Amino acid sequence: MQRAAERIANDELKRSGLRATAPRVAVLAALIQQDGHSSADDVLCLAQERLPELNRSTVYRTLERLRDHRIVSETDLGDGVRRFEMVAAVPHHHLICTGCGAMIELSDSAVDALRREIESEHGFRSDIDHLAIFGRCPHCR
Amino acid sequence: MQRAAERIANDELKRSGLRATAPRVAVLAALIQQDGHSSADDVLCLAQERLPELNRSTVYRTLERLRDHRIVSETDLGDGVRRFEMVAAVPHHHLICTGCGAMIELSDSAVDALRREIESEHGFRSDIDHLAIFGRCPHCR
DNA sequence: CAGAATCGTGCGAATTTTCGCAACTAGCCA
DNA sequence: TGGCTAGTTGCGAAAATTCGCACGATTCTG
Repeated sequence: MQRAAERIANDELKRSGLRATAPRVAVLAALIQQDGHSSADDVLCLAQERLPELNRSTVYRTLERLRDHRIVSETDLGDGVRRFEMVAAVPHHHLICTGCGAMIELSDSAVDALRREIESEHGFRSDIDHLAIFGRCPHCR
Repeated sequence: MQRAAERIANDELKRSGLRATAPRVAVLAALIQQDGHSSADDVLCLAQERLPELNRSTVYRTLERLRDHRIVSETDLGDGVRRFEMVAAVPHHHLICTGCGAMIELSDSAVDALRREIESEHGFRSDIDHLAIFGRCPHCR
């Protein structure tokens, strides 16, 4: 399983023109294996099983790099910890209720209208991969 | 000038049903005076001129509280520091270019369509006061 | 292939943000 | 009044994140 994740990670890095160094493969493979909203610490722990000398700073730097290349998305879900995950084939977003904490999945189509409007209005190509929108769900109004 | 800011801060707090304690007034007044994207540290420094014993934790807690009550908005502009400011009468948003760092102002009308779609689709009332959208400006494509 | 320039990393320190706790306050109710 | 309760704060420590630096690796150039 780790092997498969590492191979995918390797391919993904090269496809984006990044050097597939051991730390990067380990970080991205961990992210693939965890397959959810991982914290930097989650990533560090898992990746260190493969690469014990891996440093925390490197994890942060790598995640930042991967984010810039849009391989992973970064989201603040409102607990004071940032979360990272692979950019999904079909992007999705979250509505987070500040009352009860419920998390509702939001499809990308609604967001896509905004994306297009920004493009035609400002010529700006926006990278909205994984939005976290806070507010109130129907029950907590 | 501080006096005016303090009075406004006081009113704003009471209007939202929050206790208008000295630390809160100082924090909010500082935010009003700085009138831009202030970091927590900016706020602390200015507020301490009036209330020297004010603690850093209190600033963070107060900003969080004010955010929850939608008196201030919190935005991550991409330098690793969060920024806070009063929620404007007319909300606005920013397009931030990851190439050159340019910041383009985005009116709320585009975002409002998304807000309405989310409301009708999910019955979710979203608090999108001050979005920071990253991407590429026309020059940096 | 040598040398130069760039990139990536570990390390440790600095900075930013959160947390737990004990003391203090304000409001409430008997 | 007097005490109960919830809310707020300062303090210090912990946790999360960023930064500067020096070293080694990779790429580039001629």
